[in-house]
Amino acid sequence: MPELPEVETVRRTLKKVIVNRFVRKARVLEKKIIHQESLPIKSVSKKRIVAIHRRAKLLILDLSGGYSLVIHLKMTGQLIYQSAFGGVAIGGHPIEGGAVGLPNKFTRVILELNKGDKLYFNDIRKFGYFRLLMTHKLPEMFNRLKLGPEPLDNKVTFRRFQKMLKKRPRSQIKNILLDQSVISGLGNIYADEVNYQAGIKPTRRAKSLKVSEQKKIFQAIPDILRLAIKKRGTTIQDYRDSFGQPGGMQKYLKVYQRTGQPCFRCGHVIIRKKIGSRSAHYCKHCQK
DNA sequence: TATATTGTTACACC
DNA sequence: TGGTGTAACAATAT
Repeated sequence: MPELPEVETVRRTLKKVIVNRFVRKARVLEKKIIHQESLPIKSVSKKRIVAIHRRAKLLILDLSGGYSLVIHLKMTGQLIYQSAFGGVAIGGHPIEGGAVGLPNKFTRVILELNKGDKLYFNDIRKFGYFRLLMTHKLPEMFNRLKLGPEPLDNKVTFRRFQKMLKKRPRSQIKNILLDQSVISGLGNIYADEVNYQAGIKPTRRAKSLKVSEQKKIFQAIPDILRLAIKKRGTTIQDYRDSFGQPGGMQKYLKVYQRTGQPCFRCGHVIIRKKIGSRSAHYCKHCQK
């Protein structure tokens, strides 16, 4: 499930191979992947990929001519790069099992690059999207999506975080962490991990948090996200980086999807509870 | 075949 | 009014 660290990993792996490349054309195999408000996708033809950015869970390919291609992977999207000479390569070394077998039945869009290289967008659920727009319209789009500040930009000050908590005193902390307008980029996995590291129950109401507890949560957010990026993201089922490789963060998860297993800290069983129709995982003993 | 899955949004309620 | 929680929705695998 691509959250901020997974999208960032895709960005980093993709950056090495597609920046300064030319797009020959986009081949759309599933029309609904192209966002309703997208400019005609054929406009990507003959454009150069100038840069690749990330904003929250969005990937943004800046193209020549003032265009930007915005890609959201949602739950099951993948962006896999394949070089023309077969497999996938980093520094000339093919990776075993890289982009083998592509396209497959889940391939929705193929970006054909020059020299015969390809970028495959695969998505089992078809929830992801491509949206082409003019680069100068990006800020407007971010606004409309109500994206809060980036948690790793040092722009989210503790003051600001406190303000957000004050604004919704009765909300459970987990719901606040998942709210993209508060801090953008956290999803279900890392919201649970943040609460565990902070030692806070996901059900705690914002106004019940002592300042010391607020600080623990505030610090855990970048801590967890940085670790996850370092481990190249979490692969539960579908997530792959753009070389087709799974992430390594799942080995370091303390609570997510560990229902019924012992807490690493105290040995009590990790429990699962629905919060806002999402499953939250936590240790009843360690998290107060 | 019913269920679980999650990011996002719509909506009902207090 | 606006904060809050819940459900619906997308589509598929199991």
